Parts: sequence; structure tokens; C-alpha cells
Amino acid sequence: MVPLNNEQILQVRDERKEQIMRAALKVFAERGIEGSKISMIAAEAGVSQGLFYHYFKSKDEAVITLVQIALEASYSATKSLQDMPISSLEKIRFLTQSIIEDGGKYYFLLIHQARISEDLPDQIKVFFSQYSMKAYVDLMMPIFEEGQREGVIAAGDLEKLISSYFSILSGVMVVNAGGSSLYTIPEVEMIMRLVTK
Amino acid sequence: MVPLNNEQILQVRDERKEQIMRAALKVFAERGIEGSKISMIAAEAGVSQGLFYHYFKSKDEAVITLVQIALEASYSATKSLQDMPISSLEKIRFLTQSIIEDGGKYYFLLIHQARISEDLPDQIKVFFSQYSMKAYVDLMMPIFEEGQREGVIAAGDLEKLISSYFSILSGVMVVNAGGSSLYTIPEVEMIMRLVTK
Amino acid sequence: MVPLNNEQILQVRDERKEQIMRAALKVFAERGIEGSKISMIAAEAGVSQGLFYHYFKSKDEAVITLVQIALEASYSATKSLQDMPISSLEKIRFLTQSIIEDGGKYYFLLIHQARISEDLPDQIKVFFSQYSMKAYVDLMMPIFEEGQREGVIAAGDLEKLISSYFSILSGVMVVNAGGSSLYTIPEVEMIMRLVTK
Amino acid sequence: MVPLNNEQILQVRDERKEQIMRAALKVFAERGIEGSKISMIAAEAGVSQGLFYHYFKSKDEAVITLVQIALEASYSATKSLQDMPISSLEKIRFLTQSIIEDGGKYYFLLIHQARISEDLPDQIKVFFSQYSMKAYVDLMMPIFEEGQREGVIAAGDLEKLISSYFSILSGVMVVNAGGSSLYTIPEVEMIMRLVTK
DNA sequence: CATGAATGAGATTTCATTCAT
DNA sequence: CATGAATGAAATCTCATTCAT
Repeated sequence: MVPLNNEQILQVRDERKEQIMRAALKVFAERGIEGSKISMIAAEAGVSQGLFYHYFKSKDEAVITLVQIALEASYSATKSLQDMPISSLEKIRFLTQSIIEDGGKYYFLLIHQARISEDLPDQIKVFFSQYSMKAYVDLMMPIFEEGQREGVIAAGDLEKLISSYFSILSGVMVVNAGGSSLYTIPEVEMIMRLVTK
Repeated sequence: MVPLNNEQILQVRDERKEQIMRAALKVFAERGIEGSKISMIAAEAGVSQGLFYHYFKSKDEAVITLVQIALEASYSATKSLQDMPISSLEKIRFLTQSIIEDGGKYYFLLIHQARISEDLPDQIKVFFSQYSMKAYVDLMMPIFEEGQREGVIAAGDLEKLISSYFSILSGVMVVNAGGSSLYTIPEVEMIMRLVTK
Repeated sequence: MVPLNNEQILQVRDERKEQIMRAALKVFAERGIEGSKISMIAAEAGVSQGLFYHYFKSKDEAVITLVQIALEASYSATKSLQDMPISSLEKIRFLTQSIIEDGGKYYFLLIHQARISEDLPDQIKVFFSQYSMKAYVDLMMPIFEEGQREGVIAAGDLEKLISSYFSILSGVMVVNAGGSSLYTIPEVEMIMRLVTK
Repeated sequence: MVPLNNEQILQVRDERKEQIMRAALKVFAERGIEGSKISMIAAEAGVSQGLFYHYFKSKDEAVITLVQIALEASYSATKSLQDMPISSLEKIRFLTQSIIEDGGKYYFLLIHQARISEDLPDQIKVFFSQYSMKAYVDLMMPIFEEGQREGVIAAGDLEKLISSYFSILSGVMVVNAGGSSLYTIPEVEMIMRLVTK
């Protein structure tokens, strides 16, 4: 199973709603939340503006829905590492590869966009406190600790190491989204050098 | 000399214009370009909305001006490494530290914002083609090559390595701008692990 | 058929757009282009300001559209004289009467307003070069030449005579538009004295 | 003496004020009253915006002053015909020529602009009632009556004839102002055909 | 469900006017 | 007198949202 996969995550019951959500995610990621107009999302989805409001009460609601999905998906993908019958290093490599190679780049960008939009509704701030960096660090801590014991993970403060690892991965995904040709997504092994040895 | 320093770079002749530019840079970085309203910038600068238009023909012009400054500053800061009387590894460490520790984080965010705003004027696209990743790679190539010869830089395709290095640094700065407490700026030595050995 | 008739010319497919165009024409003519605020046009048409922008990209576009219609209408009205089975003198009298008695006065005023608005887009300058005085003179030249041969049109340089005739008619319509009671529209026979004998 | 002469009429005591008035007249005529920005007038006069307000309390005051001058000048120029020792026909020809050949074209345009600007102060409406068409007709009536008695002026309702004569002259001046090359100023003899025989 | 015309609140921009220098 | 930076009210324009069809 590949975590963070757009195709599967957006498998909403309603075909039409899924179509609009996919369009919204793409447009939000490419143009920013404020830069995304309902008309653009409707055009991307090939439907009328009115239909957008049949499925979402407001633009904010669409953002909240997508951010929630993105956060839950990335969290549960991370969580699912625990039960995999592979070494700790392999788990980290698998997560890294999943994030980098997946269509999930839109999610990272959307989360980033949502974070800098200070006037989003309070509801979304609740999500961000629930899915804080600490939550991810806690999930990864046992894995990294095992890696340190095995001597394959760099020594030092693991909390700092893990949150740096996620920050770097998020950052790389953010700047590479939007089809920009300016930046380069590093290879998995390069990212691994950040945390190993 | 510390490259990418806001304080020095914005040393515009006109006190007032500088004040507005500094406010604009902060607001653009914190709220995104479309999320930034002229009223916010004026309030941040402590001036009237009208005065903004005394110094800038339009919001777009302000964005263009700031992006141009940001690109030129980061390019010349990178270029200035050449003449430093230190080892190649020290040059890379110095650049890494300059980027991470400096107030330049606003610039990375602004450049990122500008990149994803597809409907900015053509003028800005010219800047992006001038200051492409290749331009930065070309500047760093001799330094990395020397490092490889000395055996301190990781073996492999240098073009890929250098552009990955910049992508990661940019990404980290982008996600950490805006005062977010979600992400963590990695330590310099962690970034250095990316390129060394 | 009466040329230059507002009622027929504005027969746009879209009822609503026609309603706004008619309002715009009236307001432009009565208050000048810069003196006309979108709020006035919307109020005159009985719609919201926003709806104006549903049908026109900008105020300029509305001006351009109306000027184009005005120019095309007056040109084709003039051109249609050619095929009328009446004497040359009757043709001139018919044109004179059509211009004076018709609702077309708004058009003359609008064209005049547009001419003196130097900062209208280039697009409108193209229209003015296409529908120059020379174009009208060329249309009328054969008719006036026939009149001269018949001895009913004043002798002398016909190019000068015809363009003066149009200038006077335009001028009279311009100063009489806007419901002013200052000026007087001359009778057709008085205008005819300008060109006959 | 040539009536309606800009050069002499604007002979204000203050050189600087005259300079600004001349600029204002030109800009008002060329761009319309609402289309004329104080910045344009200041630039045309080669002074600062602030100085405009040293000499005029407001834009409206400048318009009122210029319109008053224009109305008074054209009225007294017409009135001065009475005392000329020439025939009635010569008086009409002289007036016609004065209007056409003089720099006074800006005045006609300004008066026209002022007339269609419905939201000008009440003060200006007083002028227009004082210098109505009737006032001019009254001045010319004795001259035209004499011409009719001498058999050189066309028969018919003189009030209608005279006001049409002025309307046509005003109209021609209006559409020809602003440096437009579209229209043609008729020759004096052509205008004379309107009223003679 | 689906459309897109219509609205109105809010954003960008302009500009007459003021005022410190 | 003279300047032009500074202001704020009003204009143009945008767009999320509603609603009749």
C-alpha cells in the first residue's frame, strides 16, 4: 500500500464531489488558497460554479475538508509503518520514498498554504494542533530509537533529528509542487544521508 | 559580511519607500501574495493606503521589485563565495549557515510565492529565467568539484547534488517562514551531511 | 428605413446586455466618459454594479464596444445611400434629415467624447483610423460629384465641402446632445444651404 | 482687435496664475473636465500640484473662473460688433471669422464640457442662465434685421436663424478642438451661405 | 442535480486636497 | 511662494455566494 495516494484517498462516494475535490486540491496547491477562485476550481473540474456550492457550503469548507484529509492521510500513512515487518532503516526509507514518489505533493503544499493563511476558520487550527509536528515525532521516535541502537541512525537529539527530517521532506515537496522546474526533488538516498550514519 | 541580510539589502535611498518595502516583504511572506491586502501592508508600515501607490504603481510592481531584489541578493551572495580565502567545504558551510541563520527566510518564501502565482506579469518570468537553478549550480560547481577532488564531497552527479542541496535549503526556509512553530530548521551540520563524505 | 437608430442598432442578442449598453450610451453621452461612473450606468440600467462587469471586462471595453457600434452604424447608414433610387440632392437631404431627426445624437456625442479621451486603449484608435473622415468623404464623393454636374451643389473643392458638411453636422449633434436647451438644431433646409447652389 | 483671444483675455496680473489658467484651459478642453487631473494641469503649466491650490481654492473654482471668462469674452466680443463702422453682412462675416480663426476654440470646448458636467456647482448654472442663447440672439437681432432689410440675409424666422448660426459655429469649434484631425473647420464663406441670400 | 446570471461586500486603485518643510 | 509627500474618500474592479430557472 502506498500512503498519501490521491487516487485512493479521494475515493469519495460521490463521483461528482470527488471530481470537484480533486480539482480544488490541484488549484489550491498550484495557486495558493487565496489565489484560487471558485471559478478556477469549477473550470478545472469542468462543472459550473453553482455546483461547487451544491457540494461545499463555502470555499472555507472545501479547504478544511481537504486539509483534514491530507493531515489524516499523512498521519495514518506514518502510523502504518509500525506494523511493517521490515527493519527501522527500511521503514524510514519506505516513508521517504512514499512521500517523494507519490502524488501527495499537492497535500504538502495545501497544508503549507493553509498554515500561512492566518484568517482561515478556527476549525482548521484545531486540526493543526491535533496533527502537530510532535504527533509525527512521537510516531517515528521508536523507529529512530531502534535505528540508533542498531548504529544506522545518526547520533544526537532524536526529537530535533526527526522534526528536521519532516521539515526537509515537507519543504522539498512544497517547493517542487506546482510543476516548477526550478527545483529538484532529491533522490531517496540523499535524503537518507541526512539521518543515517 | 553576511549575505541575504534584509537590513542591508533594503537600504533604498528613500526612507519611506524602504519602510513600505520592508512591510510588504513581511506581509507577503506571512500571508502569501494574494492573501496580502494593500491595507495590511499600509497598516504594517504605518502609512495610508494611498501612500503605497505613491511609491509603487501597483501591487504587482511591489512584488516584482521585491522578487528582483531577493533574486539578485541571493545570487550575489552565492557568487561572493568564490573570492573567500577558505576551503571549499567551508564555503558550503558558510553559505548554508548564512541562509539558515539570516533574516533571508522572507526572501525564499517570497520567491516561492511568486513562482506559484502564475498570473504575475511576464516581467517576473524573465527574472526567473535569468536566475534559474542552473545559474546557481554553475556558481557552485567549481566549489563542489574542488571538494570532490579533496574527497570531502560525496561522489556522484554534481549537478543533481547541488540542485538538490538548494532545493532542500529553499524548502526548509519556505516552510519555516511565517513564524510557524510546526516545522524545525535543521542544524547546519545536518544539512552538511547531505553533501559530504 | 431610418439609419443610426438606437432602437435597432442595439438589438444585441442578450436582453440584459442590451439594457446595460443602452444605459451606458445614455450616461456616457450625458455626462461624458470620465464623468460617467459605473454606479450611474448600473443605476440607469436598474442592475447591480457587479452585473456590469459580468457583461463588460471594464469600463473601457464598454466604451470601445459602443464606439465601434456607433462608427459602424453611421458608416453603413451613409453607405446605404448609394443604392437609393433618388437624386443626389435627395440623398444628401435624406442623410441630413436622418442624422438630425434620429436618436443617433448620442452616438455623435460618444464618438466625440471618445476622440478627446486620449488615454483610451489603442484598440479604439484603430477604429478611428478605419472610420476616418476620408472614409465618409469617399462614400459621398460620387453623390456630390453628380450633384455638381447637375448644378445643384456648390462649386469648389468637394473634399473640403463634404468634410465641412460632416463636421458641421457632427458639431451640431454634439452640442445639442445632453438635453441642453442652449443650442438649436438647425432645420434641414438650412443645412442644405451650406452645400447647394 | 480680435475677440476671444486667449493671449489677451488671460492677461491676469499674476504671471504665475496666468500660466496655470492657460494650462488648465488647454487640459480641460483637450481631456474634458473630469478627465483633467490636477496633476495634468500642473505638469502642463510646469509647476507643482501644490501651487495650483495656492491660486485656486479647488478644481471647481478653476473651472468656474475659466467658464466665466469664456462666456464674458464671447459675449463682449459679440457685443462689440454694434459699434463697428461696417455693414451688417460684414459684421456677421467678421464675427464668423473671429470665432473660426481665433484661438478661442478652447473656450467653446470648455463651455461645452461645463454644460454636460451636471454636477458642477450651482454658481456655474447662474452663468449659463445669464449668458443664454437668447442673450446672444438679442445682440445679433438688430444686425440680422438690418441685413434682411438690405436683402442680403435669408428670409424667415430670425430667432431660429441666429440661434442655428451660433449652434453650428459652436459645434464646429467643439468638434475641431483637441487637435483632432478627423474634422474640418469650414471656410468662412461656407458658413456665410447659411445665413445669406 | 445543474447552470450561470445576479448580487454585494470588499479589494485595488485613483486623485482632489492638505500640509509640513 | 513653492514643493511634493501624505491622506482619505470615492471610483473601478473582483469574487464568494445566492438564486431563479
